[in-house]
Amino acid sequence: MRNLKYAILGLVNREPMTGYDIKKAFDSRGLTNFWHAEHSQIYPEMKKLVAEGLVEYETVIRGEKLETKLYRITPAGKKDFHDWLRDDVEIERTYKDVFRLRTFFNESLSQEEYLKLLRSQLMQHRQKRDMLRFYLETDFSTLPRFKTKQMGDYLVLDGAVRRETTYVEWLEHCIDVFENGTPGEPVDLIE
Amino acid sequence: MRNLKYAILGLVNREPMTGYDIKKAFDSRGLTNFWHAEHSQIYPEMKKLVAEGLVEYETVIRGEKLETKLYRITPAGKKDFHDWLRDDVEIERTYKDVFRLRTFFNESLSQEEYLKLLRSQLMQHRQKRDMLRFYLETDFSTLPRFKTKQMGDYLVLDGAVRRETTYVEWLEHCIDVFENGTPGEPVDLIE
DNA sequence: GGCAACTATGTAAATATTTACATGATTGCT
DNA sequence: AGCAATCATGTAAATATTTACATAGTTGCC
Repeated sequence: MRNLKYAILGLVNREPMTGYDIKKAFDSRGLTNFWHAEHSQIYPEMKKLVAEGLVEYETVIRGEKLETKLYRITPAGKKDFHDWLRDDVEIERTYKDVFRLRTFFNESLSQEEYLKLLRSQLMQHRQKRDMLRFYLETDFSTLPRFKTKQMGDYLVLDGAVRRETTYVEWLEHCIDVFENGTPGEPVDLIE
Repeated sequence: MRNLKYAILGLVNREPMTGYDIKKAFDSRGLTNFWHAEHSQIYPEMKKLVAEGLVEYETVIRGEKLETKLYRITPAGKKDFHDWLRDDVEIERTYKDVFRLRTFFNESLSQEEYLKLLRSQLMQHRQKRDMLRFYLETDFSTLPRFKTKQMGDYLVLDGAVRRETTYVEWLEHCIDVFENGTPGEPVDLIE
């Protein structure tokens, strides 16, 4: 799949970066919502990309003697990245989610135990949703222009807000079902 | 993490199953939306679970001589699974999504090229949403009872419908932005 | 009886990801 | 000057996942 490869190429295509910068990008507000990698995966991948001729680097000294590698995409890298980006692909059959897996098996818990989990998840997802909304409102009070990286940042952040909002609504629905039964549908609350 | 372990334990906890049955469960309408594994991952994991004393099996002959292994959860397996299920956990920081990654980098495509990708994704996600909605309506016209596996099936299917519905809305928003700019926000359409 | 689709189980190899081990420089603060 | 937080880069080992290789029986249909 080489998704990490293209995530990195895309970043380095935006501007020259060190491995550390790439790691920070994967930890950042925007990107971390839909992609992530540890530095132990990044540094070996950088070596691979250099070997493949898709990026090159110059060693830059920071301060007195700290050597850092500033990676830059090559024309071959640009082409490879662009081909990947333009490729029309099938949607993913599975978006893995451990909490949904737990929910699938909730029958093995008492209602109270499962409600406790639901409420904890709800609290966390609400917090995340609010945080993402705040980012969206502060950073993108006006719509960014096309052909800028801000446009990509905006669209995925907007998507993250929608995703979290819906996750919260789903959790609220689960809690509602377990607390009250669904409106209009009388539910047998006794086992 | 051992998520596969617990996914399998959860399934075998519902009822005794063969490795093939487990594979089919991971391919099924409900589960495949939020978890999946290939048989090459399942069979070795079954061996491991047997070695750990969490499941046991009896060999069942199907037809004349086809040997199948029917796995059954042990009391130790039930305990391990139940402990995992009850555990309160942090929400995932990243829900990986390759199309969102592409969107993050859309600046490197022309508007037409990216719109083509958006429309293709939209078509596929609409189709999936409609399919999931159909399953939900046909299988769960009335709310299932608590403490049944149907309740888990219902909740995750409902969650999948919500997730796809929101994905469709997000794609429509992206298309809207690229075709018309956001309502009320005049957008510079010339690069 | 032949054939296709499906049932059934495994291993091997490659790739992807996480967690732990390991080291050292820089910056800003007190 | 000392300290903490951050910058910076790497490897090792374990775990997770995908793709390919490999084999064989069963069921239903024509």
